[in-house]
Amino acid sequence: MTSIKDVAKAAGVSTATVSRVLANNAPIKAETRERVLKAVADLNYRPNLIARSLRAQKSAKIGLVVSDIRNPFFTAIGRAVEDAAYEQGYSVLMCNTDEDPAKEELYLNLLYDENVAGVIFSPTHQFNIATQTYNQKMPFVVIDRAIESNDVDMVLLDNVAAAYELTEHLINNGYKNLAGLFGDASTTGQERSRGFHKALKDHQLTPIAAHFIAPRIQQGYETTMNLLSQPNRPDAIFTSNSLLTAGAYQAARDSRLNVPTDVAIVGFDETTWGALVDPPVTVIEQPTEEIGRTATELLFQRIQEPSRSPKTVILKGSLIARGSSGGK
Amino acid sequence: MTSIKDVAKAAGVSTATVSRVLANNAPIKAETRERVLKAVADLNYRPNLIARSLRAQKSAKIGLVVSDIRNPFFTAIGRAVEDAAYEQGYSVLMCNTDEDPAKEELYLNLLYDENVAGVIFSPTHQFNIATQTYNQKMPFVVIDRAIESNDVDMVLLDNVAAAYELTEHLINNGYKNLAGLFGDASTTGQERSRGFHKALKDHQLTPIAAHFIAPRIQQGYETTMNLLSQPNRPDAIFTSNSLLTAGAYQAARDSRLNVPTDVAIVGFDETTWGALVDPPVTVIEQPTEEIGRTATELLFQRIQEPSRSPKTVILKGSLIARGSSGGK
DNA sequence: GTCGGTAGTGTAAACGATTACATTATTTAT
DNA sequence: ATAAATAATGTAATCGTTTACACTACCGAC
Repeated sequence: MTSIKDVAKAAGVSTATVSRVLANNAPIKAETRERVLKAVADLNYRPNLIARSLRAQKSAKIGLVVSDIRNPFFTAIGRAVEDAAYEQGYSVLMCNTDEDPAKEELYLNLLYDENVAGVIFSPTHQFNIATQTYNQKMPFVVIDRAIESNDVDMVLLDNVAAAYELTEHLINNGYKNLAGLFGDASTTGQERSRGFHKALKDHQLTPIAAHFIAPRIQQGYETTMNLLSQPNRPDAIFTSNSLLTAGAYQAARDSRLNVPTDVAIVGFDETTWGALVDPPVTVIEQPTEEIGRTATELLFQRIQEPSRSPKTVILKGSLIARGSSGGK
Repeated sequence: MTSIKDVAKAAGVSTATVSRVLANNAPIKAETRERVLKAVADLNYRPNLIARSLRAQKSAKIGLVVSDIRNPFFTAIGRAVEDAAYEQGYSVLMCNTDEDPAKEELYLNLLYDENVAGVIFSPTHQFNIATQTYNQKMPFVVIDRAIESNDVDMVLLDNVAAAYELTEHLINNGYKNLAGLFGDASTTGQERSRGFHKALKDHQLTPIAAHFIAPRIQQGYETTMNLLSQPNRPDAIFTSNSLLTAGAYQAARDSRLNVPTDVAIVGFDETTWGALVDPPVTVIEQPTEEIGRTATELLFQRIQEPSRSPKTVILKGSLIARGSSGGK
């Protein structure tokens, strides 16, 4: 492998000079610079990132820790983060926790050991910032799920407001017997549940049911099947994430009920299939691109100025009203 | 930061001994081992992976380079690779090329510079193994898209056979005027096109149309809209990937044609929405889990034995016949 | 003309591990 | 009892960079 020594020799300078030319962080005579750059090009030299990282105690990598990359929401976030990082010359290490706190800790440690410049992550329910040893050592930005701490940057959705809007949309369209399905793995489910209940209360309605379940298609399907086979079945199903939405939608279909006249289905997150099914499904769309970008920008800000006071950015979801809640 | 020196001091041994205990690669007296492990635990020591990687010239990371993580096929692969790597104590660096050869090269270089143990990737159309400088230096396994080289490990689908089966399924169900939409960004599109044409020929049929287009929902939509508005419109649309399928499906809907009696829609890759739309869509399902696992295993084999003769594993897709091709 | 400042470069010490080589202690073989 | 082998550990070189410190050369100010 060609190292900085080879370049130095070829250019007739010291390794320090080569390093300075490449890092651009010191005055160098123009003529020397050219000689060095020529040697770099001739030898096709690329600096060893590992050595650089060891010496400089930092790297041009950031970590992204999410619960499941197969969830389209996180996929979109991942893509946005990667693009934003790429523009700054950073690359992204992506990790799945599976909502498992042990895996989460393992990956956070790993990222720390890898000398990442910072981490963007959506914590599991059990994550406790206080018990973590690295919390002071590694800049990070929390996304999607609030944690109880006011000295960490966060990028969140206004979940209560979004759920309120979605619920009110149902009510306005004539639905009165609502049931809610909420993911039990994160704070977002809880917040969305709050907005759901608040909207109902404000309209003098009581929910038929509200279940906290594992955020899986299968769970959404089974719970909805149960709900729809009861004598006092709901006329609208509110779901708090796209996997539950898919399950609920399938259940409505399999129950041979008409959507939206027999039962409405609404949920969170725009997906490939949301507009493709018939009727298309009403959702709150999260600004994934913006969430990813903002998180990345906040992270870079914190990396540059670690003492900056923490910011929480709250973004708004937007209601995409479609056929699945079109009224009776 | 606590380093190996601190541990050595605390345990009253040399750094070499600590390293040996941790790497488990030399005889150590049981009593010494315990002292060291106690010191490690007391100090909460974790080895610095960067330093280890620099010295040992290798790391416990593998790279995964795909064209777009938002494609559910690659997401599933990514997840499978990550799980398989995790079991071996490896972590995964995931990169998007966007089908851009420049980005592809950049990432391959980056991974090389990061000292990854190996790379799994789906090459862009333009990728030329011969021009790459690292081809000998870094083990890799190609997935999804064949390249013309017989000294590299590959995990592929039998695309011709799968496309043949899917096409024949259409023919058997009474469709005679088929049109094909194929992705133009990879060899898979070409291979699937071959199977498509072969099946038609074997049944004495000629295709209405066969288009190579960008593998995007939008392109699939537009092309299908065009096809369906022609006087001699096809009675079946064959698509070579799930994004095209989504576009075609939407177009059929918007053309106010009945699926499957007016027009059948079939494609590749099982998705969340495939079973959710009405009628559900007939697809060839790829064994993503198996592809990811196999690729990871091949990679580990090659890492351990770089001179092993290369293997190409060809997996079979399985036809999931559903309503969208149910006959006229 | 001397002094202080800065531009331009080199020397060598880090960074934190692994490991070749050297050394001593302990078995085992004869 | 002694040589040979092996176990157990230490010393120091090494991986490829960055960077603190030292040095020279030149410039402008007094």
